[in-house]
Amino acid sequence: MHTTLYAAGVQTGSIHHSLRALILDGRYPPGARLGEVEVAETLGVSRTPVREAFRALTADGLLAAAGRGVRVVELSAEELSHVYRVRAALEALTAELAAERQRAGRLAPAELTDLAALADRTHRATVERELTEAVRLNRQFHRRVAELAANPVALHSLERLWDQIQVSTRRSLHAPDRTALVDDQHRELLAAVTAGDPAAAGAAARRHVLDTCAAARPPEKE
Amino acid sequence: MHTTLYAAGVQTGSIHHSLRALILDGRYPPGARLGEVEVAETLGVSRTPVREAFRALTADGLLAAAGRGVRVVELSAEELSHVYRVRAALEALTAELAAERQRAGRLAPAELTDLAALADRTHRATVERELTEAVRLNRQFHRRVAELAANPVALHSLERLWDQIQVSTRRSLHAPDRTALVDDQHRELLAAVTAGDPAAAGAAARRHVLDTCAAARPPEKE
DNA sequence: CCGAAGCCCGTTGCATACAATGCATACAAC
DNA sequence: GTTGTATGCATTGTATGCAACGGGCTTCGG
Repeated sequence: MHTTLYAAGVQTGSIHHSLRALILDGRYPPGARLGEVEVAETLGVSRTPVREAFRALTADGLLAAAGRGVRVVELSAEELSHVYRVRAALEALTAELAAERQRAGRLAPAELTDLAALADRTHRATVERELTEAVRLNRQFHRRVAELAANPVALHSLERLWDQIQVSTRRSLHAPDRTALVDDQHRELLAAVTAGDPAAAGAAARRHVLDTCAAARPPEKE
Repeated sequence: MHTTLYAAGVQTGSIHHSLRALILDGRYPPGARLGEVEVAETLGVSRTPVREAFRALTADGLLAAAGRGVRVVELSAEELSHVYRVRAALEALTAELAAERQRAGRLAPAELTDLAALADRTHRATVERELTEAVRLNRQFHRRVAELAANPVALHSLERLWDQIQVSTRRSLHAPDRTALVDDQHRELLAAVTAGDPAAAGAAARRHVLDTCAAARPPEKE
């Protein structure tokens, strides 16, 4: 059955990615319970690769075991702030490393130009209220910094955290008055990296992330 | 078959843990190729839960996809140093957070006593050349600090990194003259946390981890 | 003797069949 | 009316069968 007449062999990874994309897009919202058969039919495969994807995504922190079966992870405000703290530490690290590499002359000028362009495009998309695109570009800006740090371990850890944050903050997006501040902080980080100043870059990154964390939960009292 | 006459139902997680333990114990050394049937027979289950464990452990960073099938992750010296840098950033964070909590009076005295006892036992085991026990206690000391930070996200990220390091440094253990230095650095960290001094605690943790990284590859030239 | 091509076997990947568990609902007793 | 229990259903967990891919060995040709 399943119309799949054995084109097979190259699914096990793609199921993982497809499902991850579905979750990040909000197609499966936080807290949603995922059934194996349902997902299997949606993706047109059998339950086996779906189960494997569930395990992988659970280890990735996007799904959580919920008694029988799994649900999309749903972080409380407190848990989210824990994620942000770790993210701040890691982005401070990548910013420092990127600045060090710049100071050592190991960054091509084109890489910094790209980063600046990314900051521009992020700002523009935000001003024009293209939310989805703005989120995508913002994440890409941060990812680019991590790539400049040339530390795959840090990059991978950050991808995990960004994923979790993206899932859990989908609905609480963007106090509008933060637009200018965010852009300023991006510029500040960019400038510190360009100047090859690790301490300044790390501090800028940490501050930016922690500000974002504070902004992510305005209606919380505790 | 499989003699398992359906005691079943509670395996899927335990396979993951059993296999992880086997890898951490060095039963499957770095670079070793893992066959599904072989592991399945070893653990007395069918291939299905083993496959799921493979996926989960791959996401955990303990296994790596190798064309067809998986192998135990084998980090180069350079990759290992990337892991150590991230670990240093994260342990600096947890040390800071633990010290902050101490300053805020949120740590019970017993918790610090426990930590001190752990440092003692680690030192003693090292001096007496009980390698396995020393490694275990050392890890527990670091884990305890992370637990005092009360940030589950940081703790989880660190567990991943510790796992990877433990697998990849099994054979290059312990320059003997570092014993005293390690103990000193543990004491220094403990003192800074006890004093409720986040900056000092963070700095001590970072230095300790980076020193350990430097010691982990003495015969490397590049 | 060496190299290349072809075949065979082992192993993985996916699908499906089957067993068991937990939940919900309905019924009965108090 | 409420509570306890039993039964049926839906869904997960596990095992196994089947097809394809790949590596290794053999063999044939140069």
